Amino acid sequence: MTDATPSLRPPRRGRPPKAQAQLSRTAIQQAALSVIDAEGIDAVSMRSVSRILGVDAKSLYHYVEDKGDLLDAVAEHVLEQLRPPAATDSIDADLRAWAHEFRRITLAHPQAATLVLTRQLSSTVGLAPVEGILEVLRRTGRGPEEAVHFLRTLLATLIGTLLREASAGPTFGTTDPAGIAERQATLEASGLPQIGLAAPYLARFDRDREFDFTVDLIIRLATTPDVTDQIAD
Amino acid sequence: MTDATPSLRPPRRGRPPKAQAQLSRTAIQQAALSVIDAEGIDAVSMRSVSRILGVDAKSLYHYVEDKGDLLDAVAEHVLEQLRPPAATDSIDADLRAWAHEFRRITLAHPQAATLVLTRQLSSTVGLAPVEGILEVLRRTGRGPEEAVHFLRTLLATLIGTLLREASAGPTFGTTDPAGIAERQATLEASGLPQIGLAAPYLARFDRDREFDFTVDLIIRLATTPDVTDQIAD
DNA sequence: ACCTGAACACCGTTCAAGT
DNA sequence: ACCTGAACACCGTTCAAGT
Repeated sequence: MTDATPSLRPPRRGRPPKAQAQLSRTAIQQAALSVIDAEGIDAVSMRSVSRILGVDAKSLYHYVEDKGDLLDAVAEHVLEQLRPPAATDSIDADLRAWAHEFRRITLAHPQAATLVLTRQLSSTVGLAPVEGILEVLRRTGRGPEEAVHFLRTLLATLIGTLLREASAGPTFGTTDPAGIAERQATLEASGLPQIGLAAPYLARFDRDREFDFTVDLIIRLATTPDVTDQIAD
Repeated sequence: MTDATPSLRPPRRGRPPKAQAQLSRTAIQQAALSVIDAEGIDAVSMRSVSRILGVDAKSLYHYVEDKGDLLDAVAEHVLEQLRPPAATDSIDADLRAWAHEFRRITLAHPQAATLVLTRQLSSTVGLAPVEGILEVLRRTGRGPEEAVHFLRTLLATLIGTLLREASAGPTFGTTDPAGIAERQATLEASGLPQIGLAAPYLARFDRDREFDFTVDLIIRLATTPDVTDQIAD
C-alpha cells in the first residue's frame, strides 16, 4: 500500500513485514532481538515487535503470555546460542573456555546483555552451563557443596564483568584518545589523591585485557587447592 | 493545610500530598524511592511520583531533565548514603568493610539495586568509593595500574553478587524449607548428573554466608602478593 | 519563578467478534 | 485456530498560558 499495491492487505510502513505467512514464538523472539539490536531494549514494545512481523500487536498474545514473557523468551533465545566447550585435560583452560563462550553470546547482542545476565529464568535453558561448569569444578577435587560456592562466585564475577563491558558501549575503550584524555582530566580535577594517581589507568579500558585479567584471577582462585582452608575459620 | 483547609487548592485522592509547600530535586528523589520501595521500579512514572508529591507530573520537569535523569537522581541519592569506613591496620578488614558498606546501602532499597549497581553515573558521587578502595589496595604495595585492575575485578564481583542477592527476592533463601525441597526436586528431575549431585546446595541460598564466601575469596586474591606474577605470562 | 491545561504520540492488555 | 476492532487506563513530553 506504500506504492502501487491495490490489494486490501493491512497497510505497512517503513520496513516490509518479514513474513505475514506464519507467526510463531521463534519469529517473535527474533523480531524482538532485531529491535533490541537496532534501537536498544527500551524500544521493545508489543507494537514495535509486531510491526516488524507485519501483524497487529495483540496477535503476539497467542504465542507469548505478556511483555515479560516476551523478554524472557529473548533471553532464552540468546542463552541457547551457547555451545558448551569440549573438555580438555586442563581445568584452567576449560573454565576459561566457558567464560569466553559466555562472553561471546553476551556480546553478540550487547544491548540485550541486561536481559540475558539478570533475568531470573525459570526455564531449563540456564542449566546447561551450570552442569558444565560444575563438572569442571569437580575435577579440582572439591565436593559438590564447595563446587557450588565457587560456581556462584565465578558466575557473579562473570556477570558483573560482562554487564560493565556491555553497558559501557563502544565509547569507553582504548581506541578513542580524545575521550581518554577528557576522562583523565575530569578525574584529575576531582582533587582526590588516589584517583589523581590512577587517572591514566582509570580513564582507559581495554575490554579484552580487562576480561582476561579478571577471568584469570578468578579461575586461579577456583583451582588453587588450599584457598578455602584458609578461609574456613 | 492537609486538614480543614477550605482553600481552593488542587483536589487530592488516596494518600495526602507530602508537602505541596515546596517541590525540589531532593523531594522528588525521595518520592521516587518510596514508589520503588513500595511497588518496584516498574511502578516509577512521572505521574506516580508526582502523585505522591501532590503535584502535576509536568511540574517535575522543573527539577529533572527527563525520566532518565530522575532515575539517575535516585541512584545518586542511594549512593550518597555510603559512609566510607575508617581505615584500620588490616588491609583485609578494610576491604571487607567497604564491601559490607556497599551491601548495606544496596539492600536498604533492594528494588532499586539494578539502578544503583548498573547505572553509568556521570556525576561525581561514584568517586568516593573508588578513591577509598584504591587507597586500601595501594597499601598492598601495588602500583596505581595494578590497583585499578584489582579495583575493577573487585567491583565487578561485588556488583554481580549484590545484583543476584537483590533480585533473588526474599523467596530464595534458607528460611523456606518447602521452597528448597521443591527446587531440589526440580533440579534432580533435570537428569543432569552434576546438578543432581549438587541439588541440595543449589536449591538453598544463605545470603550472608554466600556474600562472605565470595568477598573473602576475592579479597584474599587482592591481598596475595604474588598472584599477578603468575598470571602475567 | 513556578505550575498546569490542552494536546500528541505513544504504551500493555482484555474481550468479543470476525475469518 | 488464528487474527483484529473497539476500548480502556495508562505512558513521557512539549508548549503556550496562567498565577
